Amino acid sequence: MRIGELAAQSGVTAKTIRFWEAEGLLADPVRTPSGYRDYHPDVIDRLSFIRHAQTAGLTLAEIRQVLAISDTGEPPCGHVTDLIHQHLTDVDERIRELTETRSLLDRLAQRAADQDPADCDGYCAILQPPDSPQRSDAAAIRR
Amino acid sequence: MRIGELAAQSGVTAKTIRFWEAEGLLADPVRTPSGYRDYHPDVIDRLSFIRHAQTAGLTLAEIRQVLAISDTGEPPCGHVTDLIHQHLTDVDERIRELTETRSLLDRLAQRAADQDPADCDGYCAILQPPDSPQRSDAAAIRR
DNA sequence: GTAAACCTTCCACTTCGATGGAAGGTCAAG
DNA sequence: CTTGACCTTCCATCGAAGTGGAAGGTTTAC
Repeated sequence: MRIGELAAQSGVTAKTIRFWEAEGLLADPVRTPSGYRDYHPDVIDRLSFIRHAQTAGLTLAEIRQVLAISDTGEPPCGHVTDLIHQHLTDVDERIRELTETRSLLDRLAQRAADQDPADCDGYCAILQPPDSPQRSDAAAIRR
Repeated sequence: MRIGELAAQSGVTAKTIRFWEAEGLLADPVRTPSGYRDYHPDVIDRLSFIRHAQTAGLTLAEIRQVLAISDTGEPPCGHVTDLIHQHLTDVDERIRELTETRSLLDRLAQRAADQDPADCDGYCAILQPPDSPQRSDAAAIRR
């Protein structure tokens, strides 16, 4: 399978596949006699994994880490478990933040919906919610 | 309140505050006679809102949109509602993706945990899960 | 046997969201 | 009245994750 087909099958552009290869997320593939990359269909799963991990908020560097350790196939996989648990924690944290912001947006929408035009005194009441969110987390957002 | 204190209070660096101002997310603040920015404490809430919206996956451009419309204080706020609903949909989508990836990571962790060393035949079994995830979504991940 | 489609490498550029640092002005303490 | 912390603007740079395009080789289809 050449890169164009892999791209078509996976939904990841050929450019990006080469980029990920250069970044060490994909092993150098076999080449055809003429130098074309020749992929095993399993690579599709790997690309899919990378995309999934990305939507989890992992950087390519982190994903490379997971993949690299996983690729060694070292027996007890202790490292892997640690790493994955770390990333699980990260993802949970991101879901928590997202959910919080979702409810914030929801409250904004609510306020916008049942707002009497008269309530808009100069400043639309949307910005400073009466139940001003606690700010204790402000410094924690480092991403 | 000068920019340094605002930075300390909000957990957003002074550099970033100036940057956000330049990007149109914050109004030009009042200046002291000597030209120093002089902030009302309410700005802390605005900074906090921006951070929250960022973790929701909104770009600064989108956040600027929401804030700008909200700032006009236009009576029916129809635009605002539309926009916020759009962003709510986005956030829901992101939460969905994250949850999916969370469960993927979870399965990986599980597999790593109850894996017999012997099962690691060359390739750590972590990468190609037997229940290969359906790939129908591969093209949909555009972010 | 030639045109189109596809592949190669390499290098530059893009966008987003900041950060760093220079050069200089201001303010409060000792 | 000087030292140090803090502020100003402006401009360059960064890192992440690609994307574009040139220059050239290969394969396929007619």
